Parts: sequence; C-alpha cells; structure tokens
Amino acid sequence: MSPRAYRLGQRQVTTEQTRAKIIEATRELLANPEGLNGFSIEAVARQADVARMTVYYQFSSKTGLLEALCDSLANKGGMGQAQMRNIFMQADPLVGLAELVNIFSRFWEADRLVNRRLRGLAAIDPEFDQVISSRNEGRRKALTVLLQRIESAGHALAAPAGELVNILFSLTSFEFFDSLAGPERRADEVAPTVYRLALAALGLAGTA
Amino acid sequence: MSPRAYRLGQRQVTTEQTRAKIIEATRELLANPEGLNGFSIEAVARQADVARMTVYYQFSSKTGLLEALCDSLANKGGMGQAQMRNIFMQADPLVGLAELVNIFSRFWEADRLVNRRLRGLAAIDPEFDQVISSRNEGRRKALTVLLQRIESAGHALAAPAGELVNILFSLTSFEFFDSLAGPERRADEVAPTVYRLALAALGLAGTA
DNA sequence: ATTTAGTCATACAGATTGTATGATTAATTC
DNA sequence: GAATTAATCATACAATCTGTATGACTAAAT
Repeated sequence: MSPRAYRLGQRQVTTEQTRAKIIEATRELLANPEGLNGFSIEAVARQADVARMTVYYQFSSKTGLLEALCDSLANKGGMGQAQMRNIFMQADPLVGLAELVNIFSRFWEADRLVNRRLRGLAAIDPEFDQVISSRNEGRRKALTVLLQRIESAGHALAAPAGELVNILFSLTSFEFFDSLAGPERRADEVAPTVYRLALAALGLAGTA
Repeated sequence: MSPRAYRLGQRQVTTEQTRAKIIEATRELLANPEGLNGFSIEAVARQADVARMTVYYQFSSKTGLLEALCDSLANKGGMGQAQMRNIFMQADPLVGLAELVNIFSRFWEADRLVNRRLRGLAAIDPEFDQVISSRNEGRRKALTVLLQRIESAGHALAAPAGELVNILFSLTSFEFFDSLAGPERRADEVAPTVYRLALAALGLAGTA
C-alpha cells in the first residue's frame, strides 16, 4: 500500500543527460537561421534522438521546455552568482555599471540567435513572456542597487532614480544590444557604446 | 482566344473593402492580449466573415497578409510622405531629429501590441523579418540625412557618422520605445527621453 | 524478487497549413 | 441581353503538429 522509499541515485544522472540532450536539441533548432518553421516538439525529439513522449514527460509543455532552455543558457553564461558578485565587488559603482554592461553584452552575444528567437516567442505568447520578464528582473534589481550606490557616492542624478533605472534597463536589454550590434559588431565594441549612453543618461557624461 | 479587355472598375471598390476587412481582422487578432495561440488564417477569415480561400486568394500567404498589415499601419499612421516631409522642412536639423523622435514614438504607441507581435513574428521567421527590416530602412535613411545636415550645420560629431546613425537607429527603434515606455508611460513622456539620449550620443548634451 | 521511475510505442481527436478543384455571383464587355 | 471575367465561396485532401491517454519495456533501487 504505502509506497516504498526510493532514491533516484544513479538514475538521476541518466535523467539529467536526457534532459540536457533535449535542451541542447532545442537550442540547436532555435539557432537555425532558416527560422522556426521547422520547430516543434516532434522536431526536438528527433534532434535529441528521443521519443516525443519523453519530452512531454520531462518538460510538460513547450513553455516548460523553453523555460528550461533559458535556465540552461543562464547557467552556461555563468549568470547565476559569480558574475553578479563581480559587479558589486567594485568599490566604484560606476565601474560596477561598466562591468554589468560588459557581462550582459557578452551574454547576449553568446547565443544571440537563440535569444532573438526566445524573445520573439515571448512577444507572441504571454505565458512564456512571463518567463522572460522574470529573468529580466534580476538585471533591473542590480541596476536599482547600483544606482543607489552611485547616488550615495555623491553623484547628482539627472532624473528621478526610478526613471533612470528604467532607462538603464532598456539600454542594457537584449533588444538594444541586438539592434546596436547589427550584423557586424562584437560585444566588446558594443559595450563601450552602451556604457557611454548610460553615463549620459545619468548626466555623468565626462565623469569617468 | 485572345482575352477580352476587362477593367475592374466598380469591382475594385468591393475588393478593396474585402482586403481592408481581412487586414483589420488580422490587426484585431494580433492585438489580442491573450497571445497568438488563436491566430491562424482560419481565425482571420472567421473574424473578417470571409471564406478562408478568400484570404489566400488576396494575400497568397501568411507573410503576404502580414506585409499588407504593415503597409496598412504605416498608411494609417501617415508615415508615407506628409510626416517625413515635416522632418526635413525644419531649418534646424536638431529640431528635425526631435520631430522624427516624436513621430515615431507616436507611431509605435498607436498599435503597440500589434507592433510587438509583428516584431515577434519577424524574430521567428526570416522571410517576414525581411519585410520588417525593409520597413525600417526608411528611418535609417532619414537619420543618415539628418546627421549629414547636423554636421553641415557646424556641430562636431562625437563619433564616425556611420556609428552614430546606428546608435540613433537603435534609440528610435520600436523595441527601445517599447522597453522604455513600460506598462505606464505614454509617447509624449518617452520621446523627450529618447531625444535627450540621442543628443548625448551625438555629444551635444547641453546644446539645445 | 519486487517495486519504481524513466523511456518508448502507439493511438486518438482536434487544429492548421497549403493546395486543388469547381460552383456561384456580380460586374464588365460586346 | 448574352458572353466573359474576376472575386468569392464550398469542399476536399494530404501533411503536420498538439495534447492526452494507455500500456509495455528497461534498468536502477529496494
């Protein structure tokens, strides 16, 4: 009657491999320059060499699958803790801001096409949009803290802090990076431009 | 044998009405806050009270339909000639730039949700992305001309013109507007911010 | 040896797509 | 008025995808 105690143990390793295979297959399909016409759970399963039912079993829905991909990208990009810490370790919050811009520029660049697709899907599907939005909140939070420190450091701000957070948030968005980078520019060319605009927005054009 | 000469005449009016009905139905469906799950050619036909085959007959494909919608939005927003002329009529090219920012801010705001969906679809489908990209080229061209005039007017530019065009292009994009406006702000609050950033990018922060 | 979780195979109803074929309707031409 | 033409509609079709359900099979854990 009562279910027997059962630890996954070694099996969890295998399961994780399966999940990783599926997520990677999803990433590959989203990175297809031909677009997402061929993108379907069925195609993901084929690409991952897995039964379609396994995809559903592991991720429940398309949204669940894409959400897992987002997490995977964030982990791969080291977005969890290490990088964030580096932003706030800086004594000068403006250096921290520059660091944030650099980190995100590189992050957006790493899987640029995939990011573009994901945001495209988010623009179409409110359910998945929630996923993307909540992922963005971390950046907004970080910017809020940085801005407080910048103000504390004695810099007079050119506008209400809430307004400025909003501007910095938009300047450091994937969409802005993607547009600014165009077909040619790399992250290390774009990041300085974004940082310059950010300083200008703060009214600190010639400060650094 | 030889086909008889045939002018559409009065029939063209009816046809145009049909096309308009279908485009409007498309617009309404794209504006659905619930997302595009329910969006299909079939749904468009139902909404327009028209047979599905008529949609195909008039627009060939989904891309053709969306392209027609883009044109419709541009016409509705008066994007054709009148507004553009207003930008270049200004004696001071910086005023022209401010005008451009205003015009596009209002334009993006007018059908904001629809624009978001369209760009989402473009991010997913390279074929349709072409449509959107070519629509954006007008803005880029206008910015290029404005920038030349600004330079001719004796303002020293802070960076190569090509670079600056790129930055202004990104600052005046729908995506940047959409992010900056957030859930609350209106076009007339966003436009001044964008203009300030544009001036800062040009290195003319305190000029106007 | 038995239980459990993960994987797979199959099946199903419902939608959507793009295309094809032909009927119907109304305006245009002769 | 009769013939022609273009637009619209109705129906059908194969192909694909979705989400769900059901059960079999396998390997690890008990």
